[in-house]
Amino acid sequence: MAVYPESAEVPEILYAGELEIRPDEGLVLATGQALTLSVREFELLSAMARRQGTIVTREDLYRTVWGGELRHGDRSVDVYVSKLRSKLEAALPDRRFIHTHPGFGYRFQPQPSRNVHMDGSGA
Amino acid sequence: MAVYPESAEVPEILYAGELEIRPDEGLVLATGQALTLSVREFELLSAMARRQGTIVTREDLYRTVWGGELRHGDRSVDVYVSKLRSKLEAALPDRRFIHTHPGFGYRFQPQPSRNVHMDGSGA
DNA sequence: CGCTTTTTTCACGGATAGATCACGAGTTTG
DNA sequence: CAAACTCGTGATCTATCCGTGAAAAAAGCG
Repeated sequence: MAVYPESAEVPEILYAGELEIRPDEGLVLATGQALTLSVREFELLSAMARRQGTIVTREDLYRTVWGGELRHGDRSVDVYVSKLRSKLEAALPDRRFIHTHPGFGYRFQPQPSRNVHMDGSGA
Repeated sequence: MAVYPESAEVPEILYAGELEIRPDEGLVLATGQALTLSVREFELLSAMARRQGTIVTREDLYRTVWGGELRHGDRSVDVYVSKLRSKLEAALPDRRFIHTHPGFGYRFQPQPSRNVHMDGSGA
């Protein structure tokens, strides 16, 4: 199948929590199960995952995923972040990936949003 | 290994105790964990951290973060120092960063928790 | 101490920024 | 050709930010 040029590119695979992203393949696995993402959703996820742990501005994301400059008032990034969150949460309810930093941008990082702490009150 | 072109600035990173501040990115890490600060909070923290160990006046901080002159009776700096302290303490309860010097201003410096001040109260 | 000055914190309202929904046009698929 | 899907926009709703005024607390001082 895939034959890599002399520069010997290794297939890129990104990991984040129980997520596995294969940018070359267009595939995302959540705990081994494949997610169905649209092209935009996938590109956005890949772009964020490549910069895990850092804050990325909307302008930056738009340039990377859409190409060209983000026009003032364009909400595309926000909307696709929302769609992405929705699908990620459906797949992995107990984990948050995309964090908003108001005034700065978004940060992608798997975080145990609120791990069920064991209180003694349980029946 | 990132190599920066001549024209590019080396990313500024400030350290203070278990705090890591990345002014260019808008990111603050406390023991590796990201804090969520507002723009003002972040700018104020950066401004103080750049002058670690020195006393900085309110006028000075206002000029740097807000721009323009601090008007008589304006308590913005105090209020944002308070907000900042609150978030820092939530993240790092055992460490004090912002110290008040009444009549002079504020000093930013990480101080060990085992701050057993030697007063003469002993028997 | 008791009083004055300085600092800290809270609560509020207007402003800004972000999240989400619904829709229409365009595409893809079968 | 029809059904299903994608994409981006506009509109609405929600969350967060920011600076102010005032009360509470702390510090300074005689």
